[in-house]
Amino acid sequence: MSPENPEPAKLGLREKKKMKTRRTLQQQGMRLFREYGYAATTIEQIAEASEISPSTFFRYFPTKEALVLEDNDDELLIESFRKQPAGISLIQAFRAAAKEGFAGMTREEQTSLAERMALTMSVPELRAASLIHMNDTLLLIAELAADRLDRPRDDFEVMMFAGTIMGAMMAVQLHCFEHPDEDFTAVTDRALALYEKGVPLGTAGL
Amino acid sequence: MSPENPEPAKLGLREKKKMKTRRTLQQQGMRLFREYGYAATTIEQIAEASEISPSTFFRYFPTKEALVLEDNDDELLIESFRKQPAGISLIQAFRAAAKEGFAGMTREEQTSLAERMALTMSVPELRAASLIHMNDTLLLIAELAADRLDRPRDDFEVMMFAGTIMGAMMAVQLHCFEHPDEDFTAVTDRALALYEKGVPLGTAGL
DNA sequence: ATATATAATGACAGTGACTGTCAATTTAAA
DNA sequence: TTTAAATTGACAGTCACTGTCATTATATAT
Repeated sequence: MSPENPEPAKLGLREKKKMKTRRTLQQQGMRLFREYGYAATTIEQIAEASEISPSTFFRYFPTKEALVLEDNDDELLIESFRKQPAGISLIQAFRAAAKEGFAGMTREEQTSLAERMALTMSVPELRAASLIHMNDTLLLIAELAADRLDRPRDDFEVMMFAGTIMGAMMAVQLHCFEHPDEDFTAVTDRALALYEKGVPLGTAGL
Repeated sequence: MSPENPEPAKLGLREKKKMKTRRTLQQQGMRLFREYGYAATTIEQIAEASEISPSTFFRYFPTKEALVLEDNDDELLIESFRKQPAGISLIQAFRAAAKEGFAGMTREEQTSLAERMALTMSVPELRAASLIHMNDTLLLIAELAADRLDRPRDDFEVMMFAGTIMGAMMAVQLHCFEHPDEDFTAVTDRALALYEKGVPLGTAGL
């Protein structure tokens, strides 16, 4: 490839402008969505507000949805998960990784995430794209878990474990959507704590 | 509403024609998808093959996706679930309901379901719509479970239970997609049996 | 500093799903 | 047979998204 930047800030003028345009598009997009609604806002309007041509929009984001959904949470999660000690169980490791992932975000990132998540839950188009992403994340978790346990990638129990986690995340999102006052990270941890105790299946009166 | 038909077959000419058109659209659609691919097949072509106008298509199906995804599995599941005796646990009841639901299908329906599911898994557009439906089903399961346990509709543990089930179903679908030789109903039961034993969380080396 | 390669952009012309309206036709009910 | 209602098709329009091409901006080599 190219000589990777060994240090962070070492970008040419080109890269810098591109990053600026990206941010502008996302900010203007979110502003317009807030103001006029997601469906009512056209890509032409976002492009105009960002002072680029409509065609250029698609060189930055493959779809209108990506403007809202793009994030690098997965990478953070992977990193955190891999760092977890071997002594603890899968769920414990996953719970800890999630906690660390959230903790590593700035206040601003957390606010943005919350707003984008709320929008995602209320726009079917976005919810669909988000769920596809969760589907992919399921496979990712299965991979991480299999590696950790030294089991094959398509181990059935491992797949079910990953499914359990993603199902929990779906339920957490729905819960948070219905209870906007509760903190997403807290609810997530609460859910994972529940699973850590092995609860919501045959025990506890269920 | 209107005087509900107390017996099955009691449809006017109108209803009969509509049902026939629906079936024709689905059959011709699936045939064209099989032959030319989902994306490559336009609604105009489906309409022409079904001998109706393109505008009429949307009076039968709200979207192109609905042509593939429409089913009444949920109703069957609800019915079966409600009939389960009170003595067994949630999972046991759910597992039994799922089993009965599958058993109640004709061979033809099972074949059709399998084909539509395979198509769904391989077309992002369809997968997205299918996942949205699963999201809704999660809420439905939560409702059923809450009723059964006499708990509030938004009980946190109940939501997590429902999430667990739907996560398992996601994992089952992915597994079946990667192992086309295995039977979907069998894999589903295998997964639920696993949960019935309370496995894939803290126990069994996970 | 100048020339040259490369990357980014904008203008343009499409495609196809989906929406809305309206008049014509078909079926059901009186 | 008349009347009301449902179904349909034709049509025009919107918008996300794709592909192509010439133009412009940036980076690199001389």
